[in-house]
Amino acid sequence: MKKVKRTTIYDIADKLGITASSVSRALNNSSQVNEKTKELIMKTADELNYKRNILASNLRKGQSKTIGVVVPRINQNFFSNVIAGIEEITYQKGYNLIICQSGEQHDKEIQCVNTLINQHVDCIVISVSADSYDYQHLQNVLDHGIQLIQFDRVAEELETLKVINDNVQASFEAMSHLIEGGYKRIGLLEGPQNLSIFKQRKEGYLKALQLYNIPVIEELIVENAWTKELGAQGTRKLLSLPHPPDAIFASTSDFSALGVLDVANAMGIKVPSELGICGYANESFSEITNPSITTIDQFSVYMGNTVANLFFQEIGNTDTTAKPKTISIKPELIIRGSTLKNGVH
Amino acid sequence: MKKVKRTTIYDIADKLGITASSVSRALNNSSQVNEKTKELIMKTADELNYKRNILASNLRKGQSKTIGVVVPRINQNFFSNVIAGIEEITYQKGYNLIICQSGEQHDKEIQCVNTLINQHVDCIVISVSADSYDYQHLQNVLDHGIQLIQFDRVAEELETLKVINDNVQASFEAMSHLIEGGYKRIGLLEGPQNLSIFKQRKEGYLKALQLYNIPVIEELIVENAWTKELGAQGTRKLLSLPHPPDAIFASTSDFSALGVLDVANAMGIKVPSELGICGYANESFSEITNPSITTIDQFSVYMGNTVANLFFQEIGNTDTTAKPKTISIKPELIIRGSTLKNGVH
DNA sequence: TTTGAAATTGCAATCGATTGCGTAAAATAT
DNA sequence: ATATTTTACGCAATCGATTGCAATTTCAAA
Repeated sequence: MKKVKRTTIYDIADKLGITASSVSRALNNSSQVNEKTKELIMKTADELNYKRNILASNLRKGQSKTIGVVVPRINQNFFSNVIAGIEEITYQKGYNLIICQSGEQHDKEIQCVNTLINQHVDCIVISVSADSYDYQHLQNVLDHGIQLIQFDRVAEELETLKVINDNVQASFEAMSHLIEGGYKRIGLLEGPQNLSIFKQRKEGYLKALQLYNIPVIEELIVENAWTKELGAQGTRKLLSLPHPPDAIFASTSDFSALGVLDVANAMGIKVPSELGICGYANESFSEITNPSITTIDQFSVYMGNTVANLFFQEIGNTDTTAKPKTISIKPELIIRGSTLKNGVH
Repeated sequence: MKKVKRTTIYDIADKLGITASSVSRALNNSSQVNEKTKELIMKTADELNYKRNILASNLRKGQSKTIGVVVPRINQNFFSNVIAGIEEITYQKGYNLIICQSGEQHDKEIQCVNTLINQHVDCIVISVSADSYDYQHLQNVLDHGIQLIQFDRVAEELETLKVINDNVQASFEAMSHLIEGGYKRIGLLEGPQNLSIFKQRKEGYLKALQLYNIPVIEELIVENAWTKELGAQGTRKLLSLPHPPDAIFASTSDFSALGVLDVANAMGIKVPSELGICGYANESFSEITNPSITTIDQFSVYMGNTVANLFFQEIGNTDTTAKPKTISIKPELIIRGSTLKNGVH
């Protein structure tokens, strides 16, 4: 790679026998510079293949026009969709995105956040990792005067902008659908309860049981079943109970639901007639399993859009007394074959 | 958002009654500064919650420690995996990733590339969009002395670093598998031939036919069938031929293969006994269809790792006479139910 | 105690773009 | 033709960190 000296505004200025100030102003389309010289400068800039050095510009202006995003994994459907949604909006506004993955590890999450603070990003967007136990690093972001937006998996105690799904409601609707469909004994595969989203989904589960006057049976609730394997494992446990459930709500993910389906198939248990299954997240595969899996769509790309729009909205907001907003997106229950006990739709 | 004055090396220097030079050196762990003062500086930096301003640092050093990535879509399995793979490596080295999506549009791709040049990124990693017709913008990257690495979908005529899959070989193996499994009349769903990857996959198809002395039948080859819908459409056409194929190689993607499967199911054609199906890309769903779909794994995360490692390897390379490297990753055929005509494995 | 080398620290320029302030030139008014 | 207002441009400081070179201090050897 040959080292190339890149052209600066000084090069342009020298060539035209003027000052860098004028060049800068011209390039920023300031009204302070004569139209004719402006054209001349533009033309020369083009000829010399000039590209503004954003580092210098941003240093001077004290901004970075950059947004940092921290997610557990980039290559997880939900997150890559949210990122795509953020990028759509930020790109138009000339903002850049720096992406980091925490790998679900608290330590790496802290590192990522610190890196982004170092970068002087204008905003940090984060969905916290599963094993996060404290939020000092997020407080730190605020202390640096950097905008912080949490989405989906949020630390509720922190007063920041938030974009979330209404997990309680979605979970409640899924359960109502199961109950009204004729399922009477519904098991729950739940996720790590330190994450509020999983707590809320459990809340919806309990709320539905209560409303329909169904007793809560502790042994039907399996903790920490949020991968395909753990879902399968939990299902085996549930189905070998003396009095097994006739439906399982895999509240953690469709992957978990897939584990349920696998085990049911392996044990010769018919879905949906003998066992109903409901997942969460509307992963692309949930549509093509056999039977297809009832699940909950989170509008992930839209969620990303919302996050970005929220940032741009707040950017001009100087009202320091305003309470940080929380935007809640209502997820949608997608009813499919795996919960149609009586074949109806 | 309150405006916070961030602490700089001058604040630290003032507090300790020394110069910013020493502070800078201490923070960079230079041997030029006394151990005791170094400790003192570190401590004070910590107390004042100092975070280095990377903008200033990079401006001075003439680098950005940033890599730009341009892909058609972030939220597409293959690409998000590659990005995850790149991030894994770059993160460790203290490099940041700026992500852009071209949305498969040539114009937006050009915009993205220019944005990244403006950002003075140290390297641009790109997989070109499907409707790219010329590569002036990529040449432009090289002219700016910025390292350019192409992956997967590459413009072959450009002399840059490349990381690709051996598509010909993979395609050839898939075809060999089909032929040896007893399929005799194999259709091809092909992608846009302006992308070399699709050209290569067709090449592998033709090579296999030739080797096994099977005539090439033009009507069995369907152009531009690279989504689920287009795949389904192509399949309908193929299966309604007077003499339809007994296997279809959806060389574009598993999505396309899924379209094939759907149509076959709808028409009551049994897979794999009456119709063999082979996809491409090993999407997660290909494992859970019924039957599961034989496909080709591209080792996408590993591909990302390779791209990043290649960059760091080249970074120190001052040999200007060296030809740009091309690294080819051998994909793997994953044999599943959809091609097991005789039930064997 | 003197001398010289080594270890520390300071000075000042630099990276490239932006911007407040001042001044010369041009345009308008008197 | 002179006074006054605009317009256009230059000067120089600034953003924060880095670094070559000079200056000072420290310490050991003579």
